[in-house]
Amino acid sequence: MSQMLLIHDQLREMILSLDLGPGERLTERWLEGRFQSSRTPVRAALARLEGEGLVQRDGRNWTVAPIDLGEIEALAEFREPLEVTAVRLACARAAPPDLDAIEEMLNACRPEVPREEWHKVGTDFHVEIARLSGNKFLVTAIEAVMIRLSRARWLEVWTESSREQAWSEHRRILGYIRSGQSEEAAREASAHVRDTRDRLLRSLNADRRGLRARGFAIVGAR
Amino acid sequence: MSQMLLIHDQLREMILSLDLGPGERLTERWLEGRFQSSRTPVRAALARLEGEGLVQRDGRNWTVAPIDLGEIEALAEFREPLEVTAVRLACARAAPPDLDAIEEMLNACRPEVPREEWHKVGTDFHVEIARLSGNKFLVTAIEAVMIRLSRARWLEVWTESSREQAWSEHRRILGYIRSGQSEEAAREASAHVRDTRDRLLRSLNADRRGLRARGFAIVGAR
DNA sequence: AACCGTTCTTTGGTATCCCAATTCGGTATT
DNA sequence: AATACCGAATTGGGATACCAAAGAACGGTT
Repeated sequence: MSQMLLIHDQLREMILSLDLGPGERLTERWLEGRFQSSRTPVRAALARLEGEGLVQRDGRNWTVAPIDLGEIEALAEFREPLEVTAVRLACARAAPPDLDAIEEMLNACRPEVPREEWHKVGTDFHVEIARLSGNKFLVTAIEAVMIRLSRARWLEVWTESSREQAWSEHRRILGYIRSGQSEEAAREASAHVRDTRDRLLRSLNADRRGLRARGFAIVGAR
Repeated sequence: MSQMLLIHDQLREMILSLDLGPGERLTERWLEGRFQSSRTPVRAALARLEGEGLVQRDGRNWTVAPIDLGEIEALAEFREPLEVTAVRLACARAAPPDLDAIEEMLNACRPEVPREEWHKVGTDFHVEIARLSGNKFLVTAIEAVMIRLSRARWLEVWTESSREQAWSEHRRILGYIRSGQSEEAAREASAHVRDTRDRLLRSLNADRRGLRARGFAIVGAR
């Protein structure tokens, strides 16, 4: 695998795991030292991450993208029709074995499994549904959305009840797809997107002070 | 402006205007000569264009993305909910002066204006409506879709009647937004996306042989 | 002590160089 | 004549060198 992709993946992991704080300054030369490489692949990786919205230019400098509450609202607004469309198409095109695989994924999340696993499955569920739609643009767009939401979802305080609610929504969506009830599936997906938005914003607003104290740039209204 | 952006814009123009044929091979070293620069900004520009879907990797090589009929179908499927959402939000958020500006844009397209202008306005109409939605992700996504459709739209044979149909659909959408009839606007936007898809596919299929003869890679079913 | 200007450092942008891998020709062998 | 094999040339990936501009540090002036 090329260095560029290695650096891209590692740097993305560092950003998503908040190893690099939102708003933090990045210099190409620090990264070149950090990854024991030259600036060429570092630059290529930064260009990609910029496209994914995880890194941005601040004047001539690079910074880790801040967590933006306004962006989370906008993302939900953007995401809702995408999820609805994906779910509708999946109803028409998905085969039962595909649905079994996704259900298995959900079932693997028992209370004792680590948080990372829950986080990953919570992302993959939506991407895999999109994949069943058979439309690559839906897949790419939903992947992009989930990446942009990833840090907020990571910071979210998962109570037993919120966790339970998210998973039961996932299961309901899957159930409706399985029985081909596309309108019900669409309504449920739509509600799930809004619920998720509300949970994220509530949680981030509650912790805002503490997160700022950790040096994280949290911007946006409300 | 940085060289990278200059190269990016020029190369994009060359691709969209079919100056570089779909499927054509690109080498970094040819581009470096063509733009009198070094490979560094050429590479950055290629990376961007890859993200926009205008250039792709073919093994280790770069090629101009072929025109893919399957992709045009998938784009329409993806685009429809986006346009519908943009139009609905625009109904709620747009101010009359904004709508006047867009209408003026449409009016500027009289039969005698050059084809380039029609092409540009046909793109900008959708982007500007998206802008009125106030959601930057919708704007970006619709821009991306229009860029990917651009060459197909350029190759389309614009008959007087098809041109007239597209513009009257645009005007109807705008009219419904102006009067706040969001459901009618949404239905109209939805129909417009499907009409456009059908026109593009019909036209490309009819010319397929001729386009292939010009050395253009046209791929995809039907 | 505050402010301005100069200088020196740091940074990203660009050019160039090197390398490994792949491709394409040509040649020799069957 | 077909094919297998070897080498030269080309290509993209990476490393390094150089530059100009932005910024910080410092010193001198008021």
